Amino acid sequence: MLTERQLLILRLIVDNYVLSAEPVGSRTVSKQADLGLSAATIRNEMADLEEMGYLEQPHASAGRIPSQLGYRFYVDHLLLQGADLSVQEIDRVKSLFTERIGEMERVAQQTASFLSNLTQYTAVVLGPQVYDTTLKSLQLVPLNDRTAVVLVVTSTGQVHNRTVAVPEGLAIKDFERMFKVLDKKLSGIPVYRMRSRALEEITLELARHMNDFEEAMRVLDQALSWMGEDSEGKLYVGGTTNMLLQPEFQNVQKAKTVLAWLEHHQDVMDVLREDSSGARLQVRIGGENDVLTLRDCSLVTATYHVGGKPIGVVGILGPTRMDYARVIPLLDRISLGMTELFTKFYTN
Amino acid sequence: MLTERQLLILRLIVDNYVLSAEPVGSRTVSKQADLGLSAATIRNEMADLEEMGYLEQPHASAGRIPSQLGYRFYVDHLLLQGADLSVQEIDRVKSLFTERIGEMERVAQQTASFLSNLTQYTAVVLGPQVYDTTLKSLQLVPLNDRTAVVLVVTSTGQVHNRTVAVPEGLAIKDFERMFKVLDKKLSGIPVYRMRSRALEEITLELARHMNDFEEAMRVLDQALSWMGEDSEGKLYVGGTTNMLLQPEFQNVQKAKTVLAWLEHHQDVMDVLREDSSGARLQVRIGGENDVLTLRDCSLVTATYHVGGKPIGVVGILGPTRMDYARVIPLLDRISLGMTELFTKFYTN
DNA sequence: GTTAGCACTCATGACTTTGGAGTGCTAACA
DNA sequence: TGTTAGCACTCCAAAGTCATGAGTGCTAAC
Repeated sequence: MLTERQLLILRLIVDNYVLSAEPVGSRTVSKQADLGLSAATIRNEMADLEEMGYLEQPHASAGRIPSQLGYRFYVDHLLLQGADLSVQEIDRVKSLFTERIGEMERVAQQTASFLSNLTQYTAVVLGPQVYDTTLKSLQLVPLNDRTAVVLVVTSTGQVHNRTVAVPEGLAIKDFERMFKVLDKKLSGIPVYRMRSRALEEITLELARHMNDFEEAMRVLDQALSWMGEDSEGKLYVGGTTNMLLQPEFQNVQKAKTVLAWLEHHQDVMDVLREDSSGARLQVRIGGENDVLTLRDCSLVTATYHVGGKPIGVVGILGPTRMDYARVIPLLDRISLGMTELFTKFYTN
Repeated sequence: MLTERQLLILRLIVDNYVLSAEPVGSRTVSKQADLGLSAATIRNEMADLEEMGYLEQPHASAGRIPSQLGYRFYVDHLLLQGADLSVQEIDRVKSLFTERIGEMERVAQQTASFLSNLTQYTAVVLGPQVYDTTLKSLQLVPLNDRTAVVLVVTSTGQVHNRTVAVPEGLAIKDFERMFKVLDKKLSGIPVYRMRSRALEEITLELARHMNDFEEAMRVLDQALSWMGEDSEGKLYVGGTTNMLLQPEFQNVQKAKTVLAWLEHHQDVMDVLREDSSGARLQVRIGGENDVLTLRDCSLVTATYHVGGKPIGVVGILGPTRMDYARVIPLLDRISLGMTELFTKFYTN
């Protein structure tokens, strides 16, 4: 168990190191601590804290830096009391969500930009992914004799579209009729069942009315093939290059690893969806990340919800030496704002 | 005027430097040149080439590297003869475009990825932007009592959507009716006139039939406010981090400048649209770029067309020491492929 | 329990040395 | 007149040396 004094010292060291990125020496702590203690005393305490695993030394004659365990302790026990944003920041967060609703895409992208600007870290937003989505509208809009756009609108307002070429020898009129029928028949069914149901319906209803039935099936199938692709949600990244601001990423090789990882959206989304604890807010520090690439990073994420179900994630990626005291309450508020916005939006 | 021998030497130096990123010495050239010349002779020629401005020396006792003028000469005069891709590469390019057409978005994104993979540089694709686009379909799909999706389909198959909240005290049914009327009235008009025409029509036709007319106008205007935004085309970037592979960007500060620039899509698009020469293929070497950020970069771009009009740009961004001999024919073929694809697509 | 004092450690930056790659010039050669 | 061998010279880069200072751990005194 740590004494009150040790808690204070640990907190000071983390705070200082987060700010300066330089190992913190006993003198520095001694000067800042309110309790009038000499550097020597602090040194003793620091040695103890190191022994307990909360601190480490880059080399023998340097100051101390927080270990992974140290950050963990800081986040779990030293942050609770009264960490929150400034009034000004709270206002900015609020104004982010009071603007008119546009495309959902835009909200996610704007949030990512906002977060990265405010924090100087990299922000990731996993776009809203709604499971019990149903079909609102399925249409074919012909462009000319050979091509047409297939439109799918879901109950959550997401729009998917795909351009298809109508095969030779198949009248686009027939095709259009087919979609009209499908639209009526399928309206209201869950999106994930759409593809199979569509094929069923066609087989039942339309087979005899159309020649070139096989071809039509193929095109329809292709038009709906996006299902399960980005219906899983999309990723929005903001401030990628902020990573390069951090002194720990001044080494190009190191920076490249992380930046390249961020380019692989699928991998990033997988990580964001990982949910070890089930908590709304998650902090993954350094090696706590499963992905090797993130060994030197910390990832703070918060889920946002609709009707109690998590539908997306918003997160901040930065060096292990991250300003948790700012990032955590920020993400907390942002995710609440997103929850509010999307709830207003998706539920009637 | 350059002698045959000088041409050969210049070419060799560029080729070598492009490959190795190290200043090329006289010995290296002497060994590679077919003409059995000693290093001393080469040295004389190199001194002449330097005097003429085609080469420069990083410092007194180093080899030579091509100057900006040197690259320019190389691109303009030494590249013409028979530079082309390998059969294998040509096949890969072809297969890129023979796949089924999906969303246009996907084509652009895939092309960017493909190019960056193949070249190890950064690829940019300015998505198809069609000027004489007309309106195919304008619809309102209600999601519930308060929200709805506005859908716009253009003659080129682009789909724009925007979710709007229907203001209190306004029946969504009325709104729906309004869009039905608009769809009929506006179908076929150029997209850029849509917004104003829509407002006109409403004023004429619907004003008396609806209460809360003002409110409806406001929402409609907001729903169509994307016009002129991404109707200008979108930017797709591939292989951003490839920039970090280049030895000239091992300095994080330098790398950050370029990477951050790439994050500002609007700026990038502006540069891509700049068209000094009017040629289909453009090579901008180092300082030839107007943007200061690109002082140490070269940008090779090619436009793709539909019906003779340029509708988009595909480009490669890399260090000045770029493998022009590969990049130029590659972009040439790619842009032809895009032209073909989109022509097949947009014209009947 | 706290602190002053001191010897010790080690990264960092300035300076020097050394090796080697590459040049320019000169003189000899075809 | 063009080409080449030879040589002195330049200058970067890597390795080595050294002084500095920040910070520590330990001990002994308060």
